[in-house]
Amino acid sequence: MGWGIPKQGWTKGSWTPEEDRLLSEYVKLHGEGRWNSVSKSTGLNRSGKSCRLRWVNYLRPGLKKGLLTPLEEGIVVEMHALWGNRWSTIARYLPGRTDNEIKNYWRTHFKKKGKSSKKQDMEKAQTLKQKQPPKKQEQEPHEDSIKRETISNEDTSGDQMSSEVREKQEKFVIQEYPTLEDQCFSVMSQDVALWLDTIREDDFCFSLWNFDDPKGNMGHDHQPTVFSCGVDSNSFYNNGDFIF
DNA sequence: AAGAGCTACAACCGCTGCTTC
DNA sequence: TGAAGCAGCGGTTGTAGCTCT
Repeated sequence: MGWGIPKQGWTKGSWTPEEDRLLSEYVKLHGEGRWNSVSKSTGLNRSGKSCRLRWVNYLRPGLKKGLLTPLEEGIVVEMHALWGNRWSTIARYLPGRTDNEIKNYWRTHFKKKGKSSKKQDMEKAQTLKQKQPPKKQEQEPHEDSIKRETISNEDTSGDQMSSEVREKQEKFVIQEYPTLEDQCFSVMSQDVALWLDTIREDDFCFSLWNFDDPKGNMGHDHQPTVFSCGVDSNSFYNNGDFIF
């Protein structure tokens, strides 16, 4: 299969700083893509596949390093409940994070959650709450909580929501948030910490939004079609515009 | 102090879908 | 139209560093 001539003796294992430099220079000159040309152009003894992976997961500018923030974690949890193990799709909602990183994070942090004590989860949720600034929604019960309540009563024990539940959500979204702006704000302004608290108690039965399309349609090739969004430390942004 | 166990992360592998010829 | 190559994805493995006993 592809990725260049199946040459014996491709270098494997950890990348050296020199290899990183060569790859970075190649991408600067030629842009991303044509990964199989890297070895020819630079003399790097790495397969195109390996080069792509190294660039995407480690060298690409704008990548964030370190642990996911609580808000990012919240996004990951919700997106995973929505998309399942489609890590690349989930990664699109977290600028600066890679699918590999999210996948690893999920495995090490969430897979083990089943083993962790409830007390630890409660403590964490409490910590998160303290970090959150007060939100509009807390002043009066918002429809979001009603929606969450409604949907959490549904049988969503699997990783994926049933079509019936999704349909209910779609109707709710369209009814309560007639404009895209409203829909965006409604999604982004949920108190993630409170929500995390809730979902942990529900043993990962989540209520979810489809970020791609308020009408529930998947974008072409599952790409976000309406807006892209993400978290950065303690803020949300939408298409690069700060929301709150 | 040292070995065992655990965690986090980087990297590899195999598969699939798309594009090109 | 089918074969070959390319690009990307998700699962899995290897390993360095940290913690625990």
